[in-house]
Amino acid sequence: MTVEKGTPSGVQTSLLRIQEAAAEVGLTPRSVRYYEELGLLKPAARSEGDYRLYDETDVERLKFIKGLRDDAGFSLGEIAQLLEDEAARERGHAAYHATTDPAARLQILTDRAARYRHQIEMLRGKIERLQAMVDDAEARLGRTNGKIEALGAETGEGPASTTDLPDVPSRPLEAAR
Amino acid sequence: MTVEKGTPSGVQTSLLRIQEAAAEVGLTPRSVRYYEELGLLKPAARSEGDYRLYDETDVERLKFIKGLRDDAGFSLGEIAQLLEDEAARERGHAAYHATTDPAARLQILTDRAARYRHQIEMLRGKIERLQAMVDDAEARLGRTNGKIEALGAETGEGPASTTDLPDVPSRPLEAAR
DNA sequence: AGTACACTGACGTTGCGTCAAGGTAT
DNA sequence: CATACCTTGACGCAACGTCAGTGTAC
Repeated sequence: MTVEKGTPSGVQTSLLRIQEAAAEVGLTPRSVRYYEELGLLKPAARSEGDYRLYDETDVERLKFIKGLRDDAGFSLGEIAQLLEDEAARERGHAAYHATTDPAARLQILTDRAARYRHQIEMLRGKIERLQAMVDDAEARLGRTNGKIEALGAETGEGPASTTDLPDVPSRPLEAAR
Repeated sequence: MTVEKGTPSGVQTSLLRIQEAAAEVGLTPRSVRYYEELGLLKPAARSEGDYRLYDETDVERLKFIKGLRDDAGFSLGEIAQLLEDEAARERGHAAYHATTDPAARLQILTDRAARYRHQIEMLRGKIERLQAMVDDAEARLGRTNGKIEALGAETGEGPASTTDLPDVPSRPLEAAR
């Protein structure tokens, strides 16, 4: 849902101070400042007295961040990566239509592709970490089953199944590269 | 589900080392050691080489802790309180049946009541904190609505509802003491 | 005798909470 | 001029992750 920035149409964008914006999303002002510190968002404006002022798109962005954090369980560092990619994608989108020079367009497209690869890397990284945990557990299970069998062979005979789980499945199919 | 300790019946309680026990619950060894550091659980035994050895009741306890942490959102400190209370309750239960002295039984019962009050305090504390956040939000909403109305009175007339939410409800009924 | 796992410190990191000392809006 | 909010540091804390150096089990 590509968050568009700016208020091109004459919508009355009432600006919120930090506590109001934070409360609307279910965060604290401290968290919102921290997100800014990490580069996750910048307020749409600052008041004369340097108060942070947030518009509706900022609030949407905060909701998006909270969703990634709470629902998807991403770390703020990972969210920063995703948002950078998103921002770059939007800038690229605008730049693409601002020119008709094929070389410039190609450059934009290759950058875009690079970002896609980057996102894929991130996601695959997560998958790998999870898979590593699975592998770990399977390895322990295998060794444990080995011990159980050894113990069973010692103490008597009887082909009781060691667990109610299916045997350790074959390795996941080689991932396409 | 009162977790009973010990293995009175001759069940073959296979002891698990820390990584095995942790994996079974979906935790890391580091977390399990940290929980021990905080006094949340002690392994059923130590091996000759001082390896921590966990039995089935330990694993249940770890699952219980993880549930309180992930599902209920309690802090580890709060969980420690609840587990202490639980442990005391079990000891009290045993002690109660170990005697028929009415004075001793009364003591046990009053202790139990004290712990119940303690738990109620904890839960009410949580409720209060949450209610305080709600109140805060309502206060901000009220002030904001005030500004909106003031702004509306200035710039023209039209009784447009300020929000789609019902008016700030009356204070929650006085809590029974 | 190698390898995988365990132990005890100890320091590092994340995601904030909280306080201090001051400025601002009404 | 009071008070409720804002600002920028700065320190603190919870819940671990991650070494280092060493011992243990098979």
